[in-house]
Amino acid sequence: MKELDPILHSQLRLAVMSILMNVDEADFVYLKEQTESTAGNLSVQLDKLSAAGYITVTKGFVGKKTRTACQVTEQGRKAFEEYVNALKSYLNL
Amino acid sequence: MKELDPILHSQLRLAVMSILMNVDEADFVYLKEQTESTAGNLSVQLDKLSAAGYITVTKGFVGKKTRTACQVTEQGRKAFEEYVNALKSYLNL
DNA sequence: ATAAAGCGGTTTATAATATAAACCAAATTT
DNA sequence: AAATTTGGTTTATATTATAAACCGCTTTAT
Repeated sequence: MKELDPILHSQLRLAVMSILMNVDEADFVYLKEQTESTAGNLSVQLDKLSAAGYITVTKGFVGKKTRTACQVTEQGRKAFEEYVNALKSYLNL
Repeated sequence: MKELDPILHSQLRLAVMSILMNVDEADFVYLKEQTESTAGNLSVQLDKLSAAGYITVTKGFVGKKTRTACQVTEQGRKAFEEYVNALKSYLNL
């Protein structure tokens, strides 16, 4: 049985990646809304994805307000696809 | 975003369920081989699946040796299918 | 017959993970 | 200018996964 990448095998991290796979970039507030997570949890999980090299996190400003934008990296994209493949063998899809 | 049933969202428990979905029944030793898990871990995870009502665990004998057989329940089957559906929304399958 | 090794597990301790609660600085509203 | 909101981070706690230690029984070797 294939291993399931533990970085992706987490509900919130998977949800974030799932969004980022379809959307070019998304900011903290948007991800929080879509995933219905708490800010703290999201912050931690974004760090992990970032530390794994699966996403980049860019802090900037919109007017006077901070804005944290996230994008999936090529490495993240690949990892996501491999995760999907591994899962398929469990789910018989 | 749909919730992912935490009982199934665990590599080893998912692997076990995946096997049981295709096989009518499987015993402890077989599951241990197929999943390449340690006996302790498998024992704990079978208990959780059983406590959740997703599998039944039947202890018997083959000759003088004990044999622990597992089968997926109707409830387990349903939960597995719902889990697959929920996951699909994350993976865009 | 007895000690040692193996089989089929369970229980318990530990490490890792996920999650929420508490907190913080800057901006906005009252 | 005090209170509230926004956009987060840090830290503490609960949950989970995992492995290590153990247990009773059986088989094998001495």
